[in-house]
Amino acid sequence: MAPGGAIMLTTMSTSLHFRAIEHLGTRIVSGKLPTGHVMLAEHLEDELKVSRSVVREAVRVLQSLGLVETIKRVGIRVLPAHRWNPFDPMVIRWRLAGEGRGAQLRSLAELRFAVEPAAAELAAENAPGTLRSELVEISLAMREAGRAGDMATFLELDIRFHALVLSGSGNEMFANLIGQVTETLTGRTVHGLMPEHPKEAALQWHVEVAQAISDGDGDKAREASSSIMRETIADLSPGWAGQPRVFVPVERR
Amino acid sequence: MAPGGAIMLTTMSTSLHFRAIEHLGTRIVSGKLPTGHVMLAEHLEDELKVSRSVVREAVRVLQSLGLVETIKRVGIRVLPAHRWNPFDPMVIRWRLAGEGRGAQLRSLAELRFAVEPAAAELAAENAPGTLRSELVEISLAMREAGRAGDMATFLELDIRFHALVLSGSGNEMFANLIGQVTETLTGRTVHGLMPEHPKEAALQWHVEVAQAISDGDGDKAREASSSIMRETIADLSPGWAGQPRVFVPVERR
DNA sequence: TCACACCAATATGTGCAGACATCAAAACTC
DNA sequence: GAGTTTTGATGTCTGCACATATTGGTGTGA
Repeated sequence: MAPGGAIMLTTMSTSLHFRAIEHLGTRIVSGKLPTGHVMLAEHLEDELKVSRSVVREAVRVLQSLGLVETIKRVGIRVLPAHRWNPFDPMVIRWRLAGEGRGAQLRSLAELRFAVEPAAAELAAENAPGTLRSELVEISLAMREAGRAGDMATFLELDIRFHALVLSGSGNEMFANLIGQVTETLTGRTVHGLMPEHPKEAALQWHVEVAQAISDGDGDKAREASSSIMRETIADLSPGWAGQPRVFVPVERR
Repeated sequence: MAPGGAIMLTTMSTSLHFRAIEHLGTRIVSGKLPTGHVMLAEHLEDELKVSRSVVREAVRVLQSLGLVETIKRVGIRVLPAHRWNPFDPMVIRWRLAGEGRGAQLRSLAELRFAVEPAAAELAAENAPGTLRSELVEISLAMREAGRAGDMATFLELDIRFHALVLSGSGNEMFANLIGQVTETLTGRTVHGLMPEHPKEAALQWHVEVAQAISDGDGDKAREASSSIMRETIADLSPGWAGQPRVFVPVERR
């Protein structure tokens, strides 16, 4: 679905087409339908109790995500995981829901670690004025809420803080990661990975990032953001300890 | 399409469904069909001279990319650009082909600048042994080809070098950027943005990255990779000078 | 007269069923 | 073993019924 799968999910949940995508997508990503497995459209009609058009439209979407390919006279074949589009919101959601959860969280965290400092640097150079000042306000409010131990408010501000940094970069690919970052932050709190009070240093780094962006100091913004990321990774990494890494083949040209 | 749109493009170019996606996708991304523009499925049938099933399957795919939404009793509405999935290979390809080329190149370059050093660091920690040694070999061959001014060989090796670094990270999201990086590198050569001989320093940085990865020295690998990226950005940035930045709105929760 | 609530008409997407076209795997012929 | 035919699955087209949101009209009360 469009960036923001959760919203779509509610508005489209009545559509048979969408349900077919979910059904097949989750089963493929979870590994229940292994690589190379071949299905017949007719068989899917029976299984899902829907008509051919619904199955076909769903298969077409999955095809565009790289999850399956259709071959005449053969059927619908499940593609290997390295062919899936790892940036697609639906694929990410399905991986988070099943086996691949740990590996997916690690991938997202590493991506975020790479991107957020870069986004902070760009925001310092490009962000509109209103965004800069809101960022400073939020960072101060975060510090206050953090010290007070008001974790609900803290989470809300934290989410908005990181969203603003990503948005303020003026890079739409960075901004597109807002959803995943939001999920990470909420997940961390929901799963009880946050301490009673956030570390004072972390609070200070947020203020630093905001101030540096506000001052247009790209280097400082990047550095402070890196510090936050290091801390975040340290908090989260136990969640994916021991997950095997997958090395996608580099085909020779 | 699956990661690797170019391949799909050739294998599927006969399909009406695929042509419909391309037709609509390019026109939406290029701005010829502006945000909010409403189309009727029936009208698209006439325009493309195809049947409903083809149109519907195409619209479903575009919907999953966030390019359009379908509303009962209204039609098919074009969504604003900030709803498009900026990581989708098709969207990227369409943007590169039209108006948004400059902005798209900048986005990709910034993403690459953020990701490649991180990938190099991870590769130093995780890459399999064979990959490490191949990387060293390639970096040395690159230096040789570069000094000899054999730019064809250099480009080929350069592509494989960066692909191996991304793949060696063991992060499938990083690895998925191989296609875009390849396109950037080829484009830079094809469009005559490369000097007669690559700079000696750049050649040396590549060797350094490979050696550091081979030695498992993550910090050094990251630093050397950053140097390459700074150089690369400096070479390419004139290509998108003056492109306006788009700040995607952060919706309040 | 105006404002509002309600209801019916209607256009459009959604889903279904069946037909024929196309193409590649598999079986068959020589 | 090479070439040909058969076969079976996807690809495409079409007609139809249903669900639903917009639209406009209708009625009621202020």
